[in-house]
Amino acid sequence: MIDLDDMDRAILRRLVVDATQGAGAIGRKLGLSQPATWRRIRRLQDAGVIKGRQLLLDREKLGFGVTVFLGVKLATKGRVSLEDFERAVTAIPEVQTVEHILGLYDYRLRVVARDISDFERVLRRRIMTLPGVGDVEANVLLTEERRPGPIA
Amino acid sequence: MIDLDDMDRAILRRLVVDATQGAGAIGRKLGLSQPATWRRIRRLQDAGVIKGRQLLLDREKLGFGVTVFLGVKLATKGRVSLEDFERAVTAIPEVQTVEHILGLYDYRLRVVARDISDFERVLRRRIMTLPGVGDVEANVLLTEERRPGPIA
DNA sequence: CTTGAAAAGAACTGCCT
DNA sequence: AGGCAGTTCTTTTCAAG
Repeated sequence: MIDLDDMDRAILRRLVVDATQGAGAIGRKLGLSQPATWRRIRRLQDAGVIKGRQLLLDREKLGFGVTVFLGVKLATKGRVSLEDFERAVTAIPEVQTVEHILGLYDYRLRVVARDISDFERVLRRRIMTLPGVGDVEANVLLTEERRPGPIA
Repeated sequence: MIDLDDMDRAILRRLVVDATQGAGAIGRKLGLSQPATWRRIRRLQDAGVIKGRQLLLDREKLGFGVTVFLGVKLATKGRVSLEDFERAVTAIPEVQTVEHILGLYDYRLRVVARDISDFERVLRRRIMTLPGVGDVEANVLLTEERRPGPIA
């Protein structure tokens, strides 16, 4: 865990909203010179606080109008079966996120599909055939809002 | 829905993995000139296929070691109560994602906290006091893997 | 930390195939 | 559609205060 000052936090707050901005643009808004801002961003990257920059895609415009969250309970939960499940599930292209969780279900999967019948195909041929799958619960995504989250 | 050719898809596939790369770097790998690649990326942005670039933060290194998914069932589900709930929940800084879903629960929230006792504070003072909240289910995140997802 | 300057690269434009 | 050449802007690095 790295300690950041207020300026680092201000930079992160700006960058989280729009990672397109460079050091120059952010520095101007915060009253900091371009090189100083650049060095701080560089430091945050080297420290691993900034893990990378991700492209946000509009899946609907790509023809994937359906997003479903699946809660998956494993029938057998040894170390091997967790690894087997994870290896198999990450090989399914329609699976966008694999979350190992603690609670009623063991895994939470974010699955995208072209439409409901395409989703049924993925569910029956890909998900239900995964090694060790027990109960499965599905939630269809209606709307989603992402927020910056806390920096400090 | 926009129709893309194989070159557009190849560009997106590269960009989704690492949005840091510019048009020049991607074009070189695909045997396309910098202006041609740039024009394609520009087109994808204008078409809305590319919604933006998001900074990926390591929440643990920022001191937020606990991520919890909450399934929230509303007690009353009129149009007004959905809007009231959404307005109130998006004002909580610890809430990173608000997903309106169809299924056993009405909403899924991604909540980050410093530790479990900090999470309890957020749950008791922020979440449970939200307007219209009924049942709440919690899942603690253990590990997470994000995949590029399908482009075509 | 700052400024200034130089080098490299990326973004953007116009023209031509 | 793609490539080439050129301009402008930003990024990145350096030196120096």
